Amino acid sequence: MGNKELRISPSVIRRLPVYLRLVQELKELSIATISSQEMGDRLDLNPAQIRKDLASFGEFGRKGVGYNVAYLDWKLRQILNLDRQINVALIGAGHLGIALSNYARFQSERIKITAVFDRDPQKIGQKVGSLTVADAQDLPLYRQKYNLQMGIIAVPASAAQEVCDELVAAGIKVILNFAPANLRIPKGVHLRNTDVTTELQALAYYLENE
Amino acid sequence: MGNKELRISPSVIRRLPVYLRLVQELKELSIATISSQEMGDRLDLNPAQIRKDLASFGEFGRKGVGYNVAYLDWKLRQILNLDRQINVALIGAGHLGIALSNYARFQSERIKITAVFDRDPQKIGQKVGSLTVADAQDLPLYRQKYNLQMGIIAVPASAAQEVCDELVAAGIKVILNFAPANLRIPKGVHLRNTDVTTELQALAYYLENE
DNA sequence: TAGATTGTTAATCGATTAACAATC
DNA sequence: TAGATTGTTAATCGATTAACAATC
Repeated sequence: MGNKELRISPSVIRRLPVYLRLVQELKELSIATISSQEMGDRLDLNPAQIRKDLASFGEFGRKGVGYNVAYLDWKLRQILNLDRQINVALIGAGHLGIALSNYARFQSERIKITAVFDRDPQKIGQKVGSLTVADAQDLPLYRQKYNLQMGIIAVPASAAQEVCDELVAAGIKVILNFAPANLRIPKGVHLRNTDVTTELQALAYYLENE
Repeated sequence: MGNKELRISPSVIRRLPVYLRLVQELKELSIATISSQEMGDRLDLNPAQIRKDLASFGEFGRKGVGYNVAYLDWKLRQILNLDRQINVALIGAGHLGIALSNYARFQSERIKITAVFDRDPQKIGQKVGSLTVADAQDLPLYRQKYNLQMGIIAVPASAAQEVCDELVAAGIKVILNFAPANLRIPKGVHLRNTDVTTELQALAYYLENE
């Protein structure tokens, strides 16, 4: 691509996969064209926001007509780097790790968990789907060999910072963390946290308190 | 509690569990008092934001001193309704569901997965940890019997809307959805989506594109 | 007391939404 | 063409941060 346009805000980026998902549904319904109005209706978003989000990546709607679904699909994948395979390192072969490797595999073919690591000698050598659990120490080796570009941390909170540091040291700059821990990362690394406990605790606020 | 204070914004609510997590760590370190400055350092947040967040729930810092860790712990739990047991219905006994029931159980004792449901006759009757998978049809029954207050949707996207409707029909108003689907909910229901695929796709944007 | 830190107001920053000219 | 819908500017709304008086 080359010129990364004027720093797009994370809020915008996080909506793009949602648009992409809708586009898949539209394709299945053989809908060829869609307006921001209709997209907004389906996603419960403001149409102006959708237009603005998309327009940050160039003009690709047709005035009076709307967006071409096939092109939108192509464009969104291009923006999100989903036009090529992305190799993911999964660290942690516990219940969560195994579920993730199953789950993620199904969903999106271009993002592939290519290697699974653990530190527990009991787990190293075991099979997780078609992958063999490797020693977390060998991360840098695998990093190169398999061109690992993303990391998923699925270890207990107590080990998360160490694993994170190892990922960064191995040159992985994009990390999804499932451990309930406040991880420290250097500049230039992208970290996203997603933790069930935190989500549930926040949701608990909305319970009717009798 | 009674008077829910002047509508607190979701951004504030979502930070509270993070504060709570820090407070647990402080307790383990036998730290009795902490300033917003120190909290901000540890969490990489602006101290003013932390003070403002906490102040929305009353004055409980001491000027010139900071916050009492034990009281902060108590107060945060009270705000988040974590001062009593919360019974959670888990719908979907696949890999993800099983991982969640294992995972969540560990983390936080007051939020308990109390019942697991599925629609697949193969799965109904099977054990998930100490729980027996029930028929999703019987949700309303269990809802009453076990005072289920929250729902977790861990079914495939194709079934998610139906399950969501069933949860709502059974009177469950707080839902955490793991399926990659844009669910429709009526007013008064709180839904939070957390979907690995969406997260990974958004993160993919930040890969260096060579 | 003097130093530290809260609670809160005001200032800033960023994100969402409304409005509309351009144009398909 | 007339109606529809984009792309974009301006207006609004909300969230974050700075600053500081109050006070422990």
